[in-house]
Amino acid sequence: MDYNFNEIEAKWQEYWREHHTYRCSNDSVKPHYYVLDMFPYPSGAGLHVGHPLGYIASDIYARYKRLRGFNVLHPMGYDAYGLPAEQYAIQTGQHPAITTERNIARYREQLDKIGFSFDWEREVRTCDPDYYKWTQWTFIQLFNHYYDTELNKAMPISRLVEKLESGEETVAGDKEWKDLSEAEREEYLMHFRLAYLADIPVNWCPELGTVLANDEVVNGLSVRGGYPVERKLMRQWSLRITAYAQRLVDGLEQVDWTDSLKEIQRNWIGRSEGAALWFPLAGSKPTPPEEILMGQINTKEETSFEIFTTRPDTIFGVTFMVLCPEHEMIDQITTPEQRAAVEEYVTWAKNRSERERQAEVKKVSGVFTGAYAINPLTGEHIPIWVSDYVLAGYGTGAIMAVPAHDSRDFAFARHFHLPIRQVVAMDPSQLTDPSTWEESLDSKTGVCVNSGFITGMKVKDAMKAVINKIEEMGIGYKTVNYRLRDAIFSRQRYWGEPFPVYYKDGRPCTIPEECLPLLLPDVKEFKPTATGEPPLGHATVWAWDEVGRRVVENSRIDNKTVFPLELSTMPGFAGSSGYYLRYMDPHNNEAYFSSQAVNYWQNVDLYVGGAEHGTGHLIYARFWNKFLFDLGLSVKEEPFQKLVNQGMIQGRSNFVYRDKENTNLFVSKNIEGRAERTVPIHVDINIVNNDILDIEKFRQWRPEFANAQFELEDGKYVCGWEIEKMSKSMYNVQNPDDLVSRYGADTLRLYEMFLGPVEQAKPWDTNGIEGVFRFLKKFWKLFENRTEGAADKAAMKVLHQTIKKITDDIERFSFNTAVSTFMICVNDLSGMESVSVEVLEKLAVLIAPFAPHIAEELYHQLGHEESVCVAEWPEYDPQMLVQDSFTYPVSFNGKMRFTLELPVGISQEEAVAAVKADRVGQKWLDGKEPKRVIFVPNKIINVVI
RNA sequence: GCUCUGGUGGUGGAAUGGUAGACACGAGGGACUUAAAAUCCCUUGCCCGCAAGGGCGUGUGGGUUCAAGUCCCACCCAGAGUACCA
Repeated sequence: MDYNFNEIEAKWQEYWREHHTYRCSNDSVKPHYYVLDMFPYPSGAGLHVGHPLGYIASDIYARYKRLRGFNVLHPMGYDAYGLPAEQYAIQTGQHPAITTERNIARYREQLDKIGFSFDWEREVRTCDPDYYKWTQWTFIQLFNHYYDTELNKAMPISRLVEKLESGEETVAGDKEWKDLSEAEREEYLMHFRLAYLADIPVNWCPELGTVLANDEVVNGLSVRGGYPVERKLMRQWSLRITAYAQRLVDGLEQVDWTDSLKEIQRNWIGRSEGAALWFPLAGSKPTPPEEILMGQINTKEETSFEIFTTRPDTIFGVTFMVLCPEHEMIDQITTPEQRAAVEEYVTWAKNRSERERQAEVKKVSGVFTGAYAINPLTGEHIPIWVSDYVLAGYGTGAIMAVPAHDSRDFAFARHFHLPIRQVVAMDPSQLTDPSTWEESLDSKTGVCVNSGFITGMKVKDAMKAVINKIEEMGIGYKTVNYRLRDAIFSRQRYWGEPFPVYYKDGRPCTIPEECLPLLLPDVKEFKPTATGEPPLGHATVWAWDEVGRRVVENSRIDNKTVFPLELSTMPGFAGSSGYYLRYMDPHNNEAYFSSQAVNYWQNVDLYVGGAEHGTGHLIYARFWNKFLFDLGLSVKEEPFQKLVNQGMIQGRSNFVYRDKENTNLFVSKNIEGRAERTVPIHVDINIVNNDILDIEKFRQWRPEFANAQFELEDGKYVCGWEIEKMSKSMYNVQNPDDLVSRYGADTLRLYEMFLGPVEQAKPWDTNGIEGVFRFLKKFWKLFENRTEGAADKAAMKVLHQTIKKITDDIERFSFNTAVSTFMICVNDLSGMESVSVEVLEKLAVLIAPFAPHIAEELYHQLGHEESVCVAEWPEYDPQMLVQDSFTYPVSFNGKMRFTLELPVGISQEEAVAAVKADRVGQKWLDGKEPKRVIFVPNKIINVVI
């Protein structure tokens, strides 16, 4: 009987479904193990071969863990809210719920064909009200909590209110809590809530009609769609993720992730230590330097401003100050003579798009305000400038500029001919004139010069000395700044979770938790309204009735008991931030997940997904989890213990070469002079086999090629190739379904693993798939040629070597070498007369994680009634691997010359004697006595002469 | 610019300081077949040589070591991330 993969795969997929083979229980005496894939966004294009790569790897590991006796949680679901479905809805009028449903069905079909061991009974969809109920619930908790910097955790906002009422905590500013109006109190609390509403500069994308988070913008363009993004001040919901910045940095120590991903996260969080420092403004009457040095500085905002620096040691080198164009003091300090110029500059700078600004980073621009600040350590007057190289969102939006030791300040000083003063030197005895420098000296090593009381100190010591000094003077303090910004949480879109929020006199209130979920309303149109409101502005039943505790018609809004609901929806990362917890207990209607479930599963043991989520999802999910941890819901501070990034599968494009003159003529790749006279054109990889073009299919491919002429080589048309992104426009997309129908799912699974290390980016190339397919056919044949008799020694040895290697390889996620090991094993066994059932049934179990269908079929053919999925993983017997002899490589001066088979357990003396006795050994010794011999038992003999 | 990852045959890759190129593809040759497909066998890093054998060889240049693809230093190249972050 031939290996009929179609029949076998359909049969066992049906069996697994019927028998709920992959159903997993929360109640087990077995040890638990949680293997999770990053759930996909179900796009209209369906899966291509790149998507399943990680799923196959995690599936192998999940199946392996089950065979090792673990209760394995291995779920799958859909990140179903998102922009593409909505863009499609705007274009076609199709409701995103319908297209999403359709896309999910297609994904499911494709995933099922590959034979994954997901427990589909735990499926989670972010757009499902039973799920987003808990996303909304978490939002309410975030709204009702603040970050207590003393306890270092989130605490109920009611606690803060109590403290304010009791006077334990005081309100910043002149007023006291009891004197504040209701509205002022609410406004004040907004500065503490972990989900808060604020006027902040946001990334506004006019094309998409929405704001975007920082990680959704790259180079001033939206990640989705590539549309331009501008800065705009808008009132938006944000999550105070910055409160967790330090814990997000610290947590990286506890997890088993790659160094590169940890580094990406550290860079994104961007922790930097330095000092905050007040610079007083020079008034009409400059403060006498003695008074400044005595710390008599007014740190009131009208007369001074705060800067942040990582280089307090360079304070003696400050020659100007710079404010960002958004800085609130500009208006106040600008002198009448400079006012026109400053206003012009600020207007210009604010109206620049993010893209323009970033594209012209090298261009220096700025304007002098006419005002001066006083250097608190020297008493010097320092001009204050405005420039957009200082960013509003980082630090305090104001800097002290030290052009000699900061490359940006240096460029600015050169452009505007401002003085440059050296205060750090690598060698203080060899100072050069800074006006001759070509670049600044940014190094944090070296010694201070021209720096008052810190002159002669090393930079590191000087930093501490200056911080001590300013703290003593009461004009500054040591502090830490983060590059990480709070996450903007509003989207002016339809297809997302509605906020459980309504507005009373413009103040946000959350709807009662018992009333969740707040369902996404129906709308007629998915575009913004005529008045520029988000799509939910089209909803006619979108008001909250406080008395009836339900959503009612907008017409009933009276702002007494019926109020308007929030019109924005939540971003994509809302639903994907806590989904891994929901899988633990997906049908719970009373809670996000039960404490029993989370106490059993704890956190994700193995998370597999792309590194492109390093600055987005993986930060948000860690934040979300930490918040739930503070609430006592999740039980581990870090959600994902081990994380494996699967590498991107790149496309391998094929090209035909069209003659420049005769555009109907195509020249084969290796014909002389081809490069000069032709242009390469992408050709569909599905009509190319091993770089040979199928000419007939090419003529049918597109009408303009129907009468194509060819210049062939050896009767064939050879195509060129290149590695590019896998994309429709390059005709290099490989659909897994085609391969499954041609070779079967088991071949596809093995081949994707065989391609190379999981973590490595690699081009997709079907050229090798035949080899894997051949292997499975040989594997199948091995079982046809079986014997009931006892296994012979040679076969047992091959088996146990294979068990050992496969087990090791799976443990270290080296699936490509595992596949080679199976090939070697089958090649060895195929050379034997017949193979014992005893050996074969263990092989069937070994291969089950990789190729579950063929394993299941063969396992049953051997007479087993139960699924191979519940079999026991074979243990290797070290006794079987014991060798009588070892073939030593014999080296002379480190160069391998010949091999010598010697008994194991031989001594160095015996080994040397054997080398001396050997004919080839004698030749290399050339009559000399070895100076030294390195003998490593069962490894090597190295003779030094 | 900075950070990270990588650089090994025609190709994908293997080799946890100890025989570089496992395994597979492709290519060449052969068997079976009327023929094709499928299958099987042999060869396949480069150079010299009929062969035996020898020389060279893991981006480049140094170093450590009995021994380096692997460790250290410097540089070159490619890919990814990030970018006026004070």
